[in-house]
Amino acid sequence: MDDYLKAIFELSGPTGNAATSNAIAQHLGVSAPSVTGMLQKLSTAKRPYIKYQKHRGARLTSEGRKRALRIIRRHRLVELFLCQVLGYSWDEVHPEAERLEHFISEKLEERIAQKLGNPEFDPHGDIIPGKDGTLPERKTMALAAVPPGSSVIVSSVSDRDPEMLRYLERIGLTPNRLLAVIDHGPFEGPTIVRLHDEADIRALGPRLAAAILVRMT
Amino acid sequence: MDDYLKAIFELSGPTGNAATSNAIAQHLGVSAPSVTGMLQKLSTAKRPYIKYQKHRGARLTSEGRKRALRIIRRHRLVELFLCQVLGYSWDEVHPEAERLEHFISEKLEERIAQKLGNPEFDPHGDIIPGKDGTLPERKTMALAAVPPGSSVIVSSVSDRDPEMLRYLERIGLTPNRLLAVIDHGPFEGPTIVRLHDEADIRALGPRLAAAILVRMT
DNA sequence: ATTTTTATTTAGCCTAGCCTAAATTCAATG
DNA sequence: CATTGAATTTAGGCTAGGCTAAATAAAAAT
Repeated sequence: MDDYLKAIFELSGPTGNAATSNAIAQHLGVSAPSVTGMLQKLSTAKRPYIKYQKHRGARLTSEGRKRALRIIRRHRLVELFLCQVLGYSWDEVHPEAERLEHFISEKLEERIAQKLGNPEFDPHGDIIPGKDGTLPERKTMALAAVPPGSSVIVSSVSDRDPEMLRYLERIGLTPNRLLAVIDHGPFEGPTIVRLHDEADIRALGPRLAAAILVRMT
Repeated sequence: MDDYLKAIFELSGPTGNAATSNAIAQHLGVSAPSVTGMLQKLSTAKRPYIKYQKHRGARLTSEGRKRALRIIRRHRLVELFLCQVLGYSWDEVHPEAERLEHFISEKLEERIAQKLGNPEFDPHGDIIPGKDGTLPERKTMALAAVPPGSSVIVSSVSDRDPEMLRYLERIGLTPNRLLAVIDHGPFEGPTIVRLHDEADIRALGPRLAAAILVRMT
């Protein structure tokens, strides 16, 4: 159930769009009927976590948003904890956090945050929501959408593909890195960038350029 | 399911008795029919974890024992980790570990053990089983069963009752503590002990005296 | 405006575990 | 040895969440 709330949150984007059944199904790797069933359940509780209209997708209520952010907070705290305290690398932490996020008590969440010094960002550059369910906004955009000629800073990278993460680390494309966008090739062509302080330019495939979020300098 | 294996292990004692349905039900806080159902399932798998005869209780197969020890290892590692790394006190760790033990990956287990320096004992003095499913034996007995006049060392204390743990800590009755057993009162009367290095004697109720395991000096 | 395609929902079924009530078997006592 | 009582098992049902196959609604294309 928490997975559904998280998925809806992630699919809704900053504007709070409705998340469609299919999108949720794909995001979670379950069948579409499973999604419909869960959306119906989530929306018909006494204090419903989502608002749902047939064929029109689901959006979180403020209850639901709070709960989703709680889980996301735990996920990101666990990721950082695994890196900083237990020597995990940033490509190993996602599946572990994905499991553990559901079983972290409030007390444990608190102790982990404290041990880490109430951190703001997880290893992939994502903001860790606050205990109170707040999530500071940053205006970011996908690297793929940046106009050529811009200079940008890497905000965060998707944590879901370990191989991608290993590649990004190898080429030094990590959060807070400065980057000049030179061009985008046509037909889903590569995005051409130059890392600050490096002479060479690099061509990044469209899946990479979509998974990297940046902000203007 | 893992909870059942653990329960059977804990109820079987060092001699590997059969654990009865009722005992398991009580240990786990579930109904007796739930236990029967699970025992039937566990015993009829391809590689069964237990051997089960109707009305005669269940004993672990070597598969089952290995699996139980694996969970117990994780439980105890987590308990120690929470104490040493996250500042938990020994009376807080049990419920947390009880939940988390089921979701610790092999990798995480390994990293935790490493971080702790491959420890031998958990915060309550229990031996942490090895990665390979071995559990060194110690000949211990309940404090309640020690002949008066003996000197003993506290081996371990039950981790299940937080209030009891706080009391024990307050009176200094912790693992490795030396203790002289003076007498046992009749009719479930108190066990009278004197802590080494202390002048006063102490009377311990029967629940306490049963929850404390000791070894001869 | 109708047809076709795609997205979504309904219907019906499955597994894991849990429950209560009723039946049965073991054990202990008269 | 028969009977009572305790322990255990069977029967039947519940919830959470998952699935496939079939039906329907929305969107796209003729």
